[in-house]
Amino acid sequence: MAQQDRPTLKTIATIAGLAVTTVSRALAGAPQIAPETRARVQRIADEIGYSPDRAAQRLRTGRSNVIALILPPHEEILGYGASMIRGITRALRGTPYHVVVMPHFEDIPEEQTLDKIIRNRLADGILFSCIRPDDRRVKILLEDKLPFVTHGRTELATPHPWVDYDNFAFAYRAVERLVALGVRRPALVSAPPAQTFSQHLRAGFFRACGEAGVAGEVMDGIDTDDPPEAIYRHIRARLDHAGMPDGFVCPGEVSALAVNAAWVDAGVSTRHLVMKSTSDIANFIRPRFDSIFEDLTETGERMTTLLLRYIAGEPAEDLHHLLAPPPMTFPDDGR
Amino acid sequence: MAQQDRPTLKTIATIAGLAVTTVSRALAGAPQIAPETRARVQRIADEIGYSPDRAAQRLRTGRSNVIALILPPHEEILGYGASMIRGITRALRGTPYHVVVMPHFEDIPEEQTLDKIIRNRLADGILFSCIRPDDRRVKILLEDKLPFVTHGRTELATPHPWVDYDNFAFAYRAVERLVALGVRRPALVSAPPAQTFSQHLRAGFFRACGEAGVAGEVMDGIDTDDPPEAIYRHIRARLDHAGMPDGFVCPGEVSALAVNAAWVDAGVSTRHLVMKSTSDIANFIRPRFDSIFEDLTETGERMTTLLLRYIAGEPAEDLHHLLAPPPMTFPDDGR
DNA sequence: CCGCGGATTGAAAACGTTATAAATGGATTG
DNA sequence: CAATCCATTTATAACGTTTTCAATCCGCGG
Repeated sequence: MAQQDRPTLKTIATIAGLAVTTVSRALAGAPQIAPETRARVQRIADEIGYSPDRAAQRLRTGRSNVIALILPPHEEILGYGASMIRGITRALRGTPYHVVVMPHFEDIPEEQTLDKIIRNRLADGILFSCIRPDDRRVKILLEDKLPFVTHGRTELATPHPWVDYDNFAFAYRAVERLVALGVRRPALVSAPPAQTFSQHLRAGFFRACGEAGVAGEVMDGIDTDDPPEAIYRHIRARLDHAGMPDGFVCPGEVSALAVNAAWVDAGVSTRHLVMKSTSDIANFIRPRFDSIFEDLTETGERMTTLLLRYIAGEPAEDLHHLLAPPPMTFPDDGR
Repeated sequence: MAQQDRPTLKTIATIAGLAVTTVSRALAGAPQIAPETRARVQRIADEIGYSPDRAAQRLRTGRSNVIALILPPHEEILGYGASMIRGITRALRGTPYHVVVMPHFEDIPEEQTLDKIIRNRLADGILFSCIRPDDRRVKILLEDKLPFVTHGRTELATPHPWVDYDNFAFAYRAVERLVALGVRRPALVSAPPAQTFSQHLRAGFFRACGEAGVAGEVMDGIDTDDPPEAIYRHIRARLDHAGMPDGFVCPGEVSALAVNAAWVDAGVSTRHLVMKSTSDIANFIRPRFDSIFEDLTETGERMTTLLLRYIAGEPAEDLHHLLAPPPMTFPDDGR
């Protein structure tokens, strides 16, 4: 019943006594249509609640009005998917675009997921993360001229749109803070080494260590992609050895919790830690630790805005954004 | 370039020397096609990498092959969106369905979001949560005969497909455990009272309290939809008054962290708490607390399976599933 | 009075698919 | 042998748009 009476261009055309073509043009705001006609058509359309059929538009124009978000197979960052989606949809409000989410399954090569999207033109643009310096997916998309924005940077010569968090600054300031608290042997919980931002973290970490004249250590062997259980065990074991770190830089709340648990269970009493936080749970971890926020919703929103501009034809050179870490949140703040 | 050579039915028809209709039928597995022809067509299709155009199919058949997931405006449950999506896409593998995510924005009435989906036939089925006993959205969808599955139960007479977690059992067992630990004044952090599952929590909570002969208390005035900050303050204030609770039941990790922070900051030393956990961070909170797991990925997967069966025509009466809480995880487990 | 240009509108085709109805051909039957 | 039937294939028409090209109307200058 709701089926038949769905208004189409023909419905409007009949009511207005015009041709379908004219109605289509009027609604598209074509210049050749008499202003008065345009207004009348628009009024009728609003009245009967017309909205264009996506399938027909897509079939005719080849544009799908769909943005694909490719999610990493496991969620190492707390609320990553949800925050990004919130940002994306916020940027997409008022546009005809929809978001479809396609997680990258571990058992099929990542190129295959992309191939499907490209070959079947499932989306007008793609957003994805976990970027590597020499990312194959980026190369593929550049070749196939399918618009995309990455969350993270590559080291490729061809420019492409990206949004990234300044992880160098994060790690640098985290170490600065730790040193100020008296830490002499800071340690960094590693991010997945294959990903570009992991290098940024290390660079910032070691730069600050060097400048402060302290010996920094990266917890190799585990990274934030590993289950918290593994991180916990690795750190717990490390704490039993000589020269144990007396301060930690954690790229996420989960690793921070794991480090703290290891500390508690090892009976270490004075502990200093700076974590990156992506939700508001950081303030409720006890003991309190310092944290620097990364706004993933804003990330998603910016990525989407850039993507729309890229789709609209702006050159890739101008389309990137490095998000600066906000001031650190100290435990002694407020409350 | 990848544009022109995209194979269509016509491509196959030309190669095979058949009519487009025949090819379409052959691929659809119609019985009237000669088995040999069917095989040949299939082979050609595979060879040239044919896959049907979604837009054309959708235009012709009216089916969109899209499942819409409506996300609540804020994420009170850790990783809710991401877990659900993982489950949904897992169930959708191998089917032609895509997931589009449409968050429910707070500034527009929830019916409007649904209306858009219904009127424009944006999806063949809908998944949504935050269900109320007398949920208007459910009524609308029942009326419009658009297939859907809810995450949570209503109290409506007309049956509809749903998946839910047994929150009664969760709260009941949580109190049981607390009492066994010596708690005499258990408190429940409230879930949003308007939602059905909040009643289930309360019922389970008070049933167990009654049977154990202890006086339970519900933290009214705040609920898990409130920012953790608010929960913290409320509990913190409560702890300064007489007859303070000596044990808490928390419907999520976030509220558990808030309660613990309040305890720590109030200088309370013996603390007992049972939380519902939806991620693996529960094990890394210190001090360790008991937790009962809710598998949101499985929830998403089951909801999707039910939805597909509903779309396929199975009666709503048979399509629901109550997920039983797994055994409790005790702090002294393993490690 | 005719033709012309500008301003509007319209007819027809196409996008790739599926549903309906009809055609083809060979074998079976009266 | 003509009529009938079954098995298989095909032509055609939609679905709702947008685009290309043509038509119409009008006033105006030649």
